[in-house]
Amino acid sequence: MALAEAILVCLTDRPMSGYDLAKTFDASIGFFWRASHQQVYRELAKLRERGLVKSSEIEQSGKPNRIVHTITTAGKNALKSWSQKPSRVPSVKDELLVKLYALEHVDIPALREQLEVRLDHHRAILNAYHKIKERFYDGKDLTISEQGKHIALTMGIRSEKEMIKSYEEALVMLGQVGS
Amino acid sequence: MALAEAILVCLTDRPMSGYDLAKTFDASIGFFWRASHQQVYRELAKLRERGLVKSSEIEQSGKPNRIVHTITTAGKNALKSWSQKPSRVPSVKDELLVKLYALEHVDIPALREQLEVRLDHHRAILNAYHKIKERFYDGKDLTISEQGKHIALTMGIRSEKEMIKSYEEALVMLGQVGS
DNA sequence: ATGTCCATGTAATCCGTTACATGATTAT
DNA sequence: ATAATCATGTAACGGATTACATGGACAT
Repeated sequence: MALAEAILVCLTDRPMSGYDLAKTFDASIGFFWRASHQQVYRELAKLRERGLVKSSEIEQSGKPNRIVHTITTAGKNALKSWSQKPSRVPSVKDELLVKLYALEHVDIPALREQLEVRLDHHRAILNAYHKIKERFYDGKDLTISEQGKHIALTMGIRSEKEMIKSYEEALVMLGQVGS
Repeated sequence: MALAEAILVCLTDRPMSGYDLAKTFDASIGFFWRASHQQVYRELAKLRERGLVKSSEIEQSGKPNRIVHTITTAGKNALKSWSQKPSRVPSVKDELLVKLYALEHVDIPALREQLEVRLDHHRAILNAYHKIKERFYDGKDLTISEQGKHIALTMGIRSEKEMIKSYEEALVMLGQVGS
């Protein structure tokens, strides 16, 4: 289980509230590991029990109080030892590919439309990645931490580009089906 | 949830036992949707309750009896209407990318090794895909059903190739870190 | 008025993984 | 002998998703 570690990674950057973390899992680190706010809150409670983070409430006027979580030394050690364990291969689960695989039994116009939707999705992500790359990484002197993020981002860009080509090709091939 | 539908897709090809299905989810359709034998058995029980498959026991001597599942007309209709619903974007969860993202806090030699392991994994899959493509699809006249499988396989090949390049590039970039 | 953002969580259900369990046949 | 294959499942646990729940601030 790597949600715990992904949260710890975020907290190495700065102390954050559950809300901040939830937003982060919807962007930056969320490009590599998705999690909802419910998951984040539940996992934070467990991390606190295990002593890997400590939490303190900050008074706010006009807004609900923030509960801010900080990574502990034990938390940093946990991260290091997690990094030495083998990483699981992400398990493949893609309905669209199953539909293509089952071509004879599906509604082909509906499938084409789903492929277009998927294409738009990946184009939007690619665009977002490019902007982040230009803004934060291109032509800059990078710290080790930034170099890691840069490598991950570069891999993301490559994979998005390729998925776009791949869906475009699928649409072309679908156009030739039956002819 | 698409495990139910993935099972139905398999059963459009021919009636199968839970065991046969489990093996199928470890190969062919498993390239696009992974499932363990436990999941398959549990899901089959649900499909039977919903009337989407019917099951009949076949006597065998010397081996346990086979319980063979057949897709019903209701099952085929369920497949068609599923095919018209939007497909979810697979949710990204890759520990290796999280580790790269957290480069400053990880053990870099251990990470390099994990990248190598991942590379080998994708090379093996690419190899398997190529063999299936040559054996069943290249230079043949394909039915619609085969064309669908061919498109899915072509997408799989493209994505594996790209992942391989991507991990190779990551290793090169990792080699330059700190320098 | 309506909606979005900030900020926190609980509850129920479902899905996925790991482990347990059995037992004969066939190949090395 | 040992391991793999065929063939079926149950049980426990943990992770993920969906829905429910509250409530003020601020913008349109």
